[in-house]
Amino acid sequence: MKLNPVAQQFILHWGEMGSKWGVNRTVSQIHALLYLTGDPIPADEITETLGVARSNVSNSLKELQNWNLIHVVHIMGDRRDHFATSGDVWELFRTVVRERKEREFDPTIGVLQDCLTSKDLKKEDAVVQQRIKDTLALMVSLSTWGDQMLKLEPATLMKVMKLGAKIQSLLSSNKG
Amino acid sequence: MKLNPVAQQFILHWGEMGSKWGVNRTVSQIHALLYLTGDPIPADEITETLGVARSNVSNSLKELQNWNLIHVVHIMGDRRDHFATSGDVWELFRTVVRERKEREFDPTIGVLQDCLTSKDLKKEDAVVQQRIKDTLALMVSLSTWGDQMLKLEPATLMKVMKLGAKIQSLLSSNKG
DNA sequence: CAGTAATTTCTGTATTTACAGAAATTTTAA
DNA sequence: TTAAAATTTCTGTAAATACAGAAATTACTG
Repeated sequence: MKLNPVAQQFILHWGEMGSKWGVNRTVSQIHALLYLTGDPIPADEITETLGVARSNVSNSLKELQNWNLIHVVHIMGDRRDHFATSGDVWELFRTVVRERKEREFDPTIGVLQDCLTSKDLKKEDAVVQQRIKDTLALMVSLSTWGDQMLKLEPATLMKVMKLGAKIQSLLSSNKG
Repeated sequence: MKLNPVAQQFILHWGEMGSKWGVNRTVSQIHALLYLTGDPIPADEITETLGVARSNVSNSLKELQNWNLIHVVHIMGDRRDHFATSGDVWELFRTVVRERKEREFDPTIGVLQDCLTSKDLKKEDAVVQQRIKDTLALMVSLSTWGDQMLKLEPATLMKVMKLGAKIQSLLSSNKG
């Protein structure tokens, strides 16, 4: 597959962006490629389009499947696996948020809870104790809120965001 | 400084957490240390408490200052710089969000805009064009919303989050 | 304006991560 | 049930990153 310059720019940038957020560059690039073209693509074609090793593509595709970001598609008369991702950018966004929350956020909440219930947390560490509590409270708030937001339909979520800071004015009339 | 086991656990976990999100481990650990103890600490003491090289601490402290997460404090009768961070976990959270948005999010929006205005974006790439548009729209929405949320007082932001999905019911009565 | 404390920058090494290519395995179709 | 295709796993290398220790610089004190 020949990529036009714009597609290239998008894919390369996405790869760099991924790196800054702890996602492997090739993984990001492959996902960008699948998202951008929309067509299910076999591994070989990804390999030559991005110019990386076949094994690298294989591992990255597995990683993307573990993240629930891509799925296998079969094409009639072609025995190769083809890979595709959702064309709904909101769905993709929500998937990434959900996965990262489960893998990285929730376990941290667990650690903080362990910290607070630990017998080692003596009375002499009042500041330490308080700050761990505060941190836990923040993360629990974010987690709960995140779960609720993830349940909303993309369209509803959009409306919520559009409402933005105007929500402030609604707050005064909402007790609780 | 001798760290009790709980503080150690917190700091070590924070370091690992940072790594997964693209933040250097030592940088995360130093910030966790400063946050947890609450006292301004000189570089030397950070060095021996965490068991890393002095130069590493120096560079990490500079990095944390670039992120507006720590500041220098002077102690009477001591010529060394002492370093401290906010004890308000919400303020810290907001700082991180603001910085990452500016450094990584906003530039991506710029790239996407470049993509869309590029002459290379021929008419034959209808899907590519549409998907870049969708991506840009999502990121602009998030960016605008983020700016608004960052303007709110921590206490207000808390209320907004507590409201959570109940905001849905308020939406129907809010036209726009 | 020495002399020392404090800090930063530089340089090389170690560790980690990413990745290519080979080998092995699995799958598919005749 | 065998040959080819497709895919994965393994192994070693390359690249990137993190980091220690030395050297250089800056800031402070008498």
